[in-house]
Amino acid sequence: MIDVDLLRKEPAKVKENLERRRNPAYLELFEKARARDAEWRACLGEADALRKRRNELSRQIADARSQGRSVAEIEAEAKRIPDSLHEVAAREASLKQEADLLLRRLPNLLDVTVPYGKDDTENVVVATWGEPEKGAPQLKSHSELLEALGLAEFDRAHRVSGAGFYYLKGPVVLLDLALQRFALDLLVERGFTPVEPPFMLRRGPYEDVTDLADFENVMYKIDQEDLYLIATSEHPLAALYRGEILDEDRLPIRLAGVSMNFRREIGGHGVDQKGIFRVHQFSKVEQFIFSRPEESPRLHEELRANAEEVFRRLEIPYRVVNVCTGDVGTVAAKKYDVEAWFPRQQAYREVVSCSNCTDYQARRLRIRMGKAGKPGKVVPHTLNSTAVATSRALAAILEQYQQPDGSLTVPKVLRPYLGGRTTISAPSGPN
RNA sequence: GCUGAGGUAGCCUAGUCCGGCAAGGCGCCAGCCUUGAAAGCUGGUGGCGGCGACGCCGCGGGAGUUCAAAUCUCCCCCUCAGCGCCA
Repeated sequence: MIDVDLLRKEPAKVKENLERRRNPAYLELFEKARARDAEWRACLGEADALRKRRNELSRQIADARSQGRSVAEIEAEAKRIPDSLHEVAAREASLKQEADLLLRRLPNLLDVTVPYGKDDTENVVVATWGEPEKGAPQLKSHSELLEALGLAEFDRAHRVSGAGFYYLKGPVVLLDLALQRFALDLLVERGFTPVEPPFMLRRGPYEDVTDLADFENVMYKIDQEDLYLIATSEHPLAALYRGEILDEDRLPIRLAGVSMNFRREIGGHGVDQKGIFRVHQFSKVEQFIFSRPEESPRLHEELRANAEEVFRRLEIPYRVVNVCTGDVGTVAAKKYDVEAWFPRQQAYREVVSCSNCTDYQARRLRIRMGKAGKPGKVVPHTLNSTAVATSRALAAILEQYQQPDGSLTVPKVLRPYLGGRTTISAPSGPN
């Protein structure tokens, strides 16, 4: 949620910024939000005037009573107030609610360094690393390789849970855990505190950390409970200090979330036919930071550098794109994607999403900065970035490290986590 | 799931029975005092609206009764403790 003060005092700036997102719906929303806010303030004035008169008369009645004077006349006027106040107050409350809802639906203001563009085809490459291999169409797809090596059961998973689910088996499970541990160790070394968060959140907190459309398209709802399965540990990590005042001397707070993530993926691209690239559940190590506002651009680069380091150490070629104005999500002010090279597909595909949410998420969560005993008004910034999503990283590894004989070489940096194992090949016996 | 106790400002607490401007402490800020500091003393310390004087709101949430609700009535939510169940 953006600061309502900006809407009132610098509407031209806000409008100009919203225009960059290239979605006319936002401009409509902006006008409506402004108008409703003005109506609300006018109505609030009316209600306050009535309340003021009521309070005056109430006090007069109390005073008169205590002095034994008659209250009949004052009471006659006082009795007329509740009816009109009731009507005005109801209108005021409903205008307030409408104005709030409109304000909450407005996206974050974009950072000036976000490139102007209409959709993901106009994202700007800002870095590349490694040598993408050209001409490797003879490779197996990651799902074919998983099945050939006896490392996954897709058909059986689809039968019992539906499309978008999988069984992983054997050494690839250890490889998955190795990836998580490798990423986590790297982050701990860099000052992050590992956190295993709740995998479910209540609706209230959840509405504060993401936009409403996600409830329709992304999150799984638990039947009979006010609980949603998390789509990413970013969400419970952001909600960790909901309604609290953060000691500004302790910022930045660096957290490394470790969780399974659940996504319905309704609409959009849906789930992939087979494999683990786009699925309903996956493990992820997530970076999350609460920061002072002035530090967030620097920390955004730090998150990006950490994510790049993960893929550099895995020796997977990648590039980084600065996501353009038409493609940045609602909550982020700026976003980088890291895209790994998939040699069989001959394409870069998204493996990391790294966002600076500025004060948008924290304001919704009613988080402020300050010192003990001295709450401030400043809203801290929140940032998040994938360190490694194992589904995507495994898919990249399965293509990148595939050998001509059909075996899979284990990335060097993961070998210590697998007892020094260097290769995964097809099992000789039945499994 | 059952029973009980709770939810009041950044934090801790009183007020609730019996309706009448939310009291006190801690912390924090400022001033006085002091060579400096501490202590002490004085004042301030939430949200919203208003250019402002100022006003309104705020006691978990909502509805009701009333001129007037932290306080009375009804509904709901949450937390903690004990018990039950459980990897």
